[in-house]
Amino acid sequence: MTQSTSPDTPSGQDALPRQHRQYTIGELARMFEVTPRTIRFYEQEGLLAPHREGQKRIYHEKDRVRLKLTLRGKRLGFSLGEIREVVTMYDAMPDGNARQLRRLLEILADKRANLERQLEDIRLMRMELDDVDHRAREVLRGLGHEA
Amino acid sequence: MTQSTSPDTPSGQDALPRQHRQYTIGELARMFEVTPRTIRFYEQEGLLAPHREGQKRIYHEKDRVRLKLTLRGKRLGFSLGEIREVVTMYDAMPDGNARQLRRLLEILADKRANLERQLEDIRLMRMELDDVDHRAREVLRGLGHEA
DNA sequence: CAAGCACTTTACGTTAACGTCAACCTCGTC
DNA sequence: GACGAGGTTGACGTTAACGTAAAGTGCTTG
Repeated sequence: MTQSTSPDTPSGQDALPRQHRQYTIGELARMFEVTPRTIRFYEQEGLLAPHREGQKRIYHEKDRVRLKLTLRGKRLGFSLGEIREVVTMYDAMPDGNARQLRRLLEILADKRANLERQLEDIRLMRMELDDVDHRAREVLRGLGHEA
Repeated sequence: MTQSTSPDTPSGQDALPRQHRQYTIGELARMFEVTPRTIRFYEQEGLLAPHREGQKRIYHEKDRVRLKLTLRGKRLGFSLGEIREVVTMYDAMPDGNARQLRRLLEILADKRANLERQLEDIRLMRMELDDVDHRAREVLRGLGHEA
């Protein structure tokens, strides 16, 4: 509801270079419509690692992207553990050894297979929703004509 | 692993008219690779209502389909409550009143919107997986050439 | 008839992903 | 200097979706 700073499109308001923009935990929370508690929890689970300014957490562009990816993964039904596997390996990639990289490729293939099945599931469920929808409308029409 | 009776394709083994085929809880469980406990739980949550033969649960085609839909819904991240809302209303449709039907249409629209967003999420995540995949392969190539 | 298997109910245990306090700092400002 | 709006760390509570163990029923097979 309170869409202050769009999480994906440039703000347009204050033409900040975006790369160097910083965020407080509350800002991020409002952007993505989650609570600060959720963001702290993700940090505790090893998904985020913001800088500190004294005691306060400071989030940069990288952190925001990571949060975005995390939430997207969640919407697709991945667990935080699964998401962490990918994003942390992604960050450790440049100096990752071969075994780690192969493991990463395995995980990726796995996720992809998962996505493909979801696509099929969506297709099927769409058809069924259409079906139920049609029937419901017909019954409604029937009700309209009688009585 | 123990694929005895395919849940979606006709068995082909015993040319049963399928419409009248019956299932025990264990059969269904093996078919869909869930535990009997899960199936009983779904019943307790109002998603299934098998007949009884004495004490034992007997499942028919309708029940099997309902279980299939339920599991598909779950794979798409719907809660059992949400799934129940749709399937029970679907069954109660013929004699449902107008207000119920409109409510059902609302729910359907809602689910559909959800699915559309998931489609977009899948598209985006696919691209990101591709990206990570490419980078990982490149790094692997690099490792192969040195040392 | 004993053993084994598949089913049953009851009930407590578990995990993930947060929610919800409480109690405390630390600013800007009225 | 009181105060309100943000932030912080614990620590305990909650919900969904089952898992798991105990104790009993009923068939059929050696």
